[in-house]
Amino acid sequence: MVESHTDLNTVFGALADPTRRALIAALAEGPHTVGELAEPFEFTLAGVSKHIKVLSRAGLVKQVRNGRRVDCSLQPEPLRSVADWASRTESFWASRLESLETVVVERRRERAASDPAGEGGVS
Amino acid sequence: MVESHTDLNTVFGALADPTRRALIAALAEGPHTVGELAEPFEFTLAGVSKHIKVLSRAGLVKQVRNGRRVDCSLQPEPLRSVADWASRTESFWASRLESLETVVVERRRERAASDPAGEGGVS
DNA sequence: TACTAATTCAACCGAGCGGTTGACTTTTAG
DNA sequence: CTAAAAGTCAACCGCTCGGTTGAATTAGTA
Repeated sequence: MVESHTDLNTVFGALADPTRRALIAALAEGPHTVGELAEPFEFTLAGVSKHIKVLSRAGLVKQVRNGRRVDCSLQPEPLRSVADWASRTESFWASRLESLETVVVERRRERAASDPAGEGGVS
Repeated sequence: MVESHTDLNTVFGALADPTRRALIAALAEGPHTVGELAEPFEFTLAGVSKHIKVLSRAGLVKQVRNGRRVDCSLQPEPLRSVADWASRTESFWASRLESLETVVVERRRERAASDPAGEGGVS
């Protein structure tokens, strides 16, 4: 658990970028240096370095200097926080039917709304 | 599953904002109108409306017009995509020890790196 | 010692974001 | 019919983001 809300902001933010998710995916296979991580991309090294810094700040990556290079390794806890938040939210939603009635009423309201207009969805 | 990568971008992006996560939390209890959702915040209605639009675009919320108001309801699929991605990535990472050796070597490299310098973490 | 490799830093750029305001549309109420 | 309610839209503001370039730092190497 632990999930301070401030962290969730930066973790979700960090994961909102495809390059950064790709870096995470690469690191899921094991540690890599910044240079190794940068190779697959056409970005500059500095660019990738900045991405890694974002991941570090979000606690998703640990960077430890090793000679003139820096080894990066995945830190899985924030991933668990994200998965937890999402699935807790989803299962809370799923249990919103304290009574079966709830869902029936929701459905009815929905239909009542979209029927006269002729369709679902908002302008 | 289904998770088109493009979607993950917008979903993670949508969830990176605390106001938007709060809206999701509110909607997890059941449908609400835009006005109802806006009440708890000190933002303008237009501001909240924009947030909801972001959630809609990410597929997290369905808006259906009902008279002069708009009913918003949570759509749980993207939450599952997020939870799936995070936990799949994490468990792939957890299985990176094809051999026990792997982890031992990783640890050794880490220690070798941080020992002479005197600590872990990068400048 | 001087040179090169690996990485970060600082400054900069254009684009997008979060938020406000004010006009506008549509629906309900008097 | 007129007026108010509920939302959205468009324009705008300041700030952060993703990315580049070029200089600076740090560590191996000849």
